[in-house]
Amino acid sequence: MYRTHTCGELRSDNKGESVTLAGWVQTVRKFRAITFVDLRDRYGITQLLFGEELTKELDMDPLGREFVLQAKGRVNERSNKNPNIPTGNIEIAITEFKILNRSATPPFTIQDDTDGGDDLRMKYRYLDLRRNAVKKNLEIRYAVNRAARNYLHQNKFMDIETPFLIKSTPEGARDFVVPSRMNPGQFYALPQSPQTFKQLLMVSGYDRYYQIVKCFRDEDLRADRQPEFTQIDCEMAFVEQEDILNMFEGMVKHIFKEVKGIDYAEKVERMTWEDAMWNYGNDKPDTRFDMKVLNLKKPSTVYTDKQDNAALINGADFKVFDDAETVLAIAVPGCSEYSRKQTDELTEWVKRPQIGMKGLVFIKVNADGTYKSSVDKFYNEEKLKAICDSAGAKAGDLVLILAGAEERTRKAISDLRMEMATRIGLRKENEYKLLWVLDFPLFEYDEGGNRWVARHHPFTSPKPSQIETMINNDPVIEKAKEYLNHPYANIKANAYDMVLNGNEIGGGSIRIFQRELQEKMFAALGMNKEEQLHKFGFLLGAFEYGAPPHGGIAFGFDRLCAILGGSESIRDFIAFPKNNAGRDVMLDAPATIDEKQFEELQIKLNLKN
RNA sequence: GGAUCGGUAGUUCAGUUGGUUAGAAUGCCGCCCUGUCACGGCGGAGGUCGCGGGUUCGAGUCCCGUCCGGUCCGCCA
Repeated sequence: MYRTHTCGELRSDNKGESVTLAGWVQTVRKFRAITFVDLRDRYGITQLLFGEELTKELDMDPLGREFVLQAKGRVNERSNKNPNIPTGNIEIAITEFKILNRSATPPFTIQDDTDGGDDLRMKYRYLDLRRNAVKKNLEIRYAVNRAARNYLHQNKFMDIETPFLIKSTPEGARDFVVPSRMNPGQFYALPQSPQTFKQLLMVSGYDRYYQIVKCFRDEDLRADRQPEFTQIDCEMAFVEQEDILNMFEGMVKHIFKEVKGIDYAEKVERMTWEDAMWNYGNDKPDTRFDMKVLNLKKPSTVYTDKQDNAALINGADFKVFDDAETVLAIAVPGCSEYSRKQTDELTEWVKRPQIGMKGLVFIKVNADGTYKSSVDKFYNEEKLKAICDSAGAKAGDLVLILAGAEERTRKAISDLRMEMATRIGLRKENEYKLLWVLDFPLFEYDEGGNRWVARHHPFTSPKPSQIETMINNDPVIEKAKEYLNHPYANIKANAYDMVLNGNEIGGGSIRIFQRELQEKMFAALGMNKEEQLHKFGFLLGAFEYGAPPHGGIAFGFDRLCAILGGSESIRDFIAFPKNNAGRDVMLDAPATIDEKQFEELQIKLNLKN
């Protein structure tokens, strides 16, 4: 038997017991006649005491960091207790020990605040995973996994595995492909999600399905995007949107309770996509704080149900606003004291290529009720007051205004809102605010490809009241620029996203379940009958045999774990992640394959450069 | 595909206007230490300044190219 206890469990109650521990050497503190060794395993750290005889033995053959040690001894109450660790009241007086394995000196320290850089940590990920900080993240991941499974199991969901080797259907993201040896010249694709399989399971009568499953997308990466990632993938039959929202709001609340001990009692707020864009410039707003956008001006083609406040800025002969498609403002609390240097710095911030604005207009609402702005030449105090009042600014606030093209400016004001909120501490780490965003547009127009694309995916159903609009209108657009006037631009989907603190953590829809409507959808996306049958014949066929109404949702598991763990990056919540270039630097993958493998696959490389 | 920041000791970093022998911390090695727990004290070793080219009397520092890494835009139904 290698051990009787773990390194995290012995307490004063165990005093006098004879125990054997095994683990890794965290630190050695050696004196002439005694030696302290901190022994570490997954469960904690226990101090070992080596007396004079054994210390002499260690002088002959010293222990190094990360040696694997087995040590037998008696549990003693310490004379000097360490209140910082759970086992700090005891130590093991060692009587015999054995080095089970030696270790080279690790390239970085195995500590919470390691001296290792990201690159090195990834190369030696097996050492990095020994660190408490990373271990905690994986424990959170497992806790979220357990909580989700328990909730779904209690609600009669059934975990059914779906295949990884499937067919490429190049809609949306780029597929990872796998060559087939037995079918030369043919390729499998790895699933971007189990979407069509879970719909087929609904047709088969497995009316509540879930899977915590790997998905694959061959697109460029970010701190929160990996080429292989995990989804909590769910689907239900005989449901409406309301049923899905309630069921999965319940799941996320259950996860909050189990993982964070948080009772999220209130009903999750709901907002239409249009309201989210209008009030926050973003379809995944962080609603932990207010700071809503004031729409001073917008083009007539978008948000046709909304009224802008153009009267507030018109007639001043200010070219920047007059020439802009869109003018948007936010009121930042408590920033009216910003210096020239600070407003200049903010202006530079919005002019960076990532934001891409030409400039920034500001109005300071001074504490004494006066106004000072960068556009005093064009707007008198009365007009400035009217703008600031409409933006909801109070004395001491700073109103920031951006002007430019609709889409870019809306994104920019959203970025600015988030940036300012971060700067003034409104994005509190331990506050969690959920939000449902509803009624997304069914289509988006791809100006480059001159065609409609599905905003969510091509299996999403339109709002029932708009099915007629879809059936009765031809998708073809004469002039690409006029797509906003096309009836399709205003069709809303039975789709929903769950947003947590400004992050999209899940999204789904009520699906199309009638063949006719699904064919119409494919056609709207520019797919002719032949293509439809080639790519999705199996699904259209299944819809012929009694497909029930159904819908579902998928949660980004890695991202949810990262947010609950208080991190922006999902990498430390994945045991073996890829770097920015999609490489596993530990394996040094991807890599070339043997000539023999190329021959078997009958594949020849044709590399450019 | 594009923008931007970085690459100097095993590691994390500093390095002024281009100027003597490139520094600190930590790790590593040696000696000392019986109550440490980020142990402490003394000493030591450790460098192709990512790589290639250029400017210069002289380059870690300036210029060009290239490779690697971080972040972002495009992309991610």
